[in-house]
Amino acid sequence: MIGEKMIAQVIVDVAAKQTDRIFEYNIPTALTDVTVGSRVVVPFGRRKVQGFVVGITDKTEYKGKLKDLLVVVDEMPPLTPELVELSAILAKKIFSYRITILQTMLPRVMKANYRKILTPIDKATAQLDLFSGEPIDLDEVTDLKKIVQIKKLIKTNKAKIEYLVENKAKKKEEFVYQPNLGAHVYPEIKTSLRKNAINQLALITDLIDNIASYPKTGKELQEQLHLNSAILKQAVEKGWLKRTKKETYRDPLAEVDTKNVPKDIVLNKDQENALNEINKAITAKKAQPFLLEGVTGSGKTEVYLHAIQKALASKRNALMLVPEISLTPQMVEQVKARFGSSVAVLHSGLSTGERYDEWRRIRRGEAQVVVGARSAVFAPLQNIGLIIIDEEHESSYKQEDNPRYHARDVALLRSKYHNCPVVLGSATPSLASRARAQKGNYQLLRLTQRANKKALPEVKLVDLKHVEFAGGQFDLSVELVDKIKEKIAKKEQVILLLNRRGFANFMLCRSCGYVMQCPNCDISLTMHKDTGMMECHYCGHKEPIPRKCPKCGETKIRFLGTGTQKVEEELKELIPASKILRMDVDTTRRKGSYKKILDQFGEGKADILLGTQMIAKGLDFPNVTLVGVINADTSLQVPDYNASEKTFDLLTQVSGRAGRADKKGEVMIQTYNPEHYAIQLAQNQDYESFYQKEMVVRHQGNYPPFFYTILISIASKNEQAAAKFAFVVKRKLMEQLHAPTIILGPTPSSIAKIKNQYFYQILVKYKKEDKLIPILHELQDEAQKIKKQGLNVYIDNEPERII
DNA sequence: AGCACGCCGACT
DNA sequence: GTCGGCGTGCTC
Repeated sequence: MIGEKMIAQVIVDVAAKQTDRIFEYNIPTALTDVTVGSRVVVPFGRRKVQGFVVGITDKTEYKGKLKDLLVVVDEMPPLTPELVELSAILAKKIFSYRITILQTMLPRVMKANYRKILTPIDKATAQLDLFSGEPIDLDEVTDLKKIVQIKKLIKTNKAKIEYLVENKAKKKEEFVYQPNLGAHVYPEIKTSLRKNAINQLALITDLIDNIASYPKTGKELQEQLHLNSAILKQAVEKGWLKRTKKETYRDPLAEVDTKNVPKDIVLNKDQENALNEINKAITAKKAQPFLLEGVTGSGKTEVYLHAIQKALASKRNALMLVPEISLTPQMVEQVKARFGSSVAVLHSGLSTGERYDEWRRIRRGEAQVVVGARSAVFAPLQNIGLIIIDEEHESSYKQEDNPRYHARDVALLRSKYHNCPVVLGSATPSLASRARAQKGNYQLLRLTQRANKKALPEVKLVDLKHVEFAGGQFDLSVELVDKIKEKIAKKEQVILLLNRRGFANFMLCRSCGYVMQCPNCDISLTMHKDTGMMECHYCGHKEPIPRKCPKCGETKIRFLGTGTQKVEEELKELIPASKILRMDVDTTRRKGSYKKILDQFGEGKADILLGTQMIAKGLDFPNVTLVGVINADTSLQVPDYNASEKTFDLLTQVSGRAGRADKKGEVMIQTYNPEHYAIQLAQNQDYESFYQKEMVVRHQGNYPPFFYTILISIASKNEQAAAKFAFVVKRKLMEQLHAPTIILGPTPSSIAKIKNQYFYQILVKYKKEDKLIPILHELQDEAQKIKKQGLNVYIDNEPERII
């Protein structure tokens, strides 16, 4: 190829329908390291933008004159050819721009910063007060007079705009020192030193005695020899030491304690069988999806860890996804204890710097095992031999905003590329996955016994329609309160679930019936007693708690709909001696507070852990013998087709928190719907019956997994405009799609207004519809045009939530 | 998405 | 006459 003109195909960093395609550039001969996956800077119109090379070619269809690539940003291309290819496949599937997907594959710091700088052309201009010696950042100029002046300068050709592309990513570097002279020279230096040069003496002595331990970092030298940086600087100047820069990594696992984790656990028969099947697929390099269905406590994690071991033993790497919420130190410790420094962790708790460093370790092949939340599915791991998705039913694997990808789908695509198995694990698999296992698309593996041989906890339903309440409120039954007291007396611990934060759900005036609403959203304001505010959980609007009705002025106002804060207060009154930890979004907002609360509970510093659904998953506290669900109905009342599934999952998962060690566990579920099948079957932890029953319901309702779904949302501040355009879209769909396809809506979404925008939705349910994808891409085209009129269109392929 | 070009109404 | 409002079209 030498001597031939090479051309780079680039996806530019301009997220728009019109620019969502390849632009071609000449590769100047000076740039030798341009390959597929390179991050580059290119001229684009008048500007410079970042872009990614997705192809290299030697011929072009382009009629104009190609421009040259300007810069290759990184020494190593950040994207692998696999990820470049994956971005193209995904873009078509999820109605997202390719550049948006490429950017989500990379750490946030790799997104470019753009600046416009005004620079004077002649000396006289440079002397103007405006510049005061410095170039001007045009994005920061707000003074109108200055803007006028600047425009004039540009027009008269006295100043010009320079477009800059900045790289935010900063590598952490430290200084490394090594001997600069032969070993025999240092004793000579030692004798020539003045007696009071204690620090220099210490350094030279160390160089004589421990020369083999060099090179040392500045930090090490300073700590070991109690030196300061001035001494090191001198030593370099005198030629004793040579100083170089070395890149280091910020290590998020530095504090993780790995001592107390058991390393070798004997698998039971079920686990052994499952592992064998997975291992076979690893060895055979087969892109086989497995559904690992196992009751809570059946030891799925052990199977994962053994399978990872197998992958590593076969000289291949492993990727393990867990829901953000269960990416607890407990979990990380387990993995780290097995695989040590070959583990990299990616999750939202890391600082951007830590995240970047972990990511680079993976990219360079320095990590063999990656554990992370949703976005870790894009980890630049090569030679993957195994992908694990724990708690595969979790809806957090679906990203709720653009790009709306599902980590499970991405994992399946990657497994095909790498020819490796995917293990989807859950106690309550998603109906979609379970159905695929039924059809034989996935291989079903079952763990039927709890690893510790303990019986599942006994679950009791408390029918709130016929029950005596404690303490004059209508939240806690006497039965539940008595049980809590009994456990506390035995020095055992209790977990209480209430899937609603705040103090009270809404404020009602008994005099005029007024309910206090959010001015921006179509939803009632939640009362937060601790902050003294009425808060909107959708847009964050806050206002003080009223003392009288804002409408009629009467003081007969009531706060209804119990949240975690209120239950906390009631419990303190009913069981004054109890110590309660509350865990919800409000108490875990600060970094590290999540871990802090769990640590306190684990150390037995509290009797009751009261929280929203974030306490339902994955927690493992041996002393917890009672789990109470204060209201099982909250998640049933959601108007989503999968409300039953979510309820069943939540109840089953939270029940699994009870009795994880030697002590027997008990669960009490309070509900107004004790006859509902999701609740009944959760009582028996009977996933199989739930699956059968729910499949019938879904079949009757023409819902997934029998139909594919696409949700089109149209939002605008102008309600009529949103509704009108929604009907236009519907008409278009009706004209072009054929009979078995079902088009529902448009209807206002169940919360019709969020952040001052009205939402109208159309749900398309289809089995086979070739035209749909092109039609939706057309719609996306149109969406961009009408965006200026304040109309937003969102397309969600396989939505998890239909609000 | 930006940015420029161009066309039209409203001002020094 | 010029300024600046926004609609339209292009970026290798």
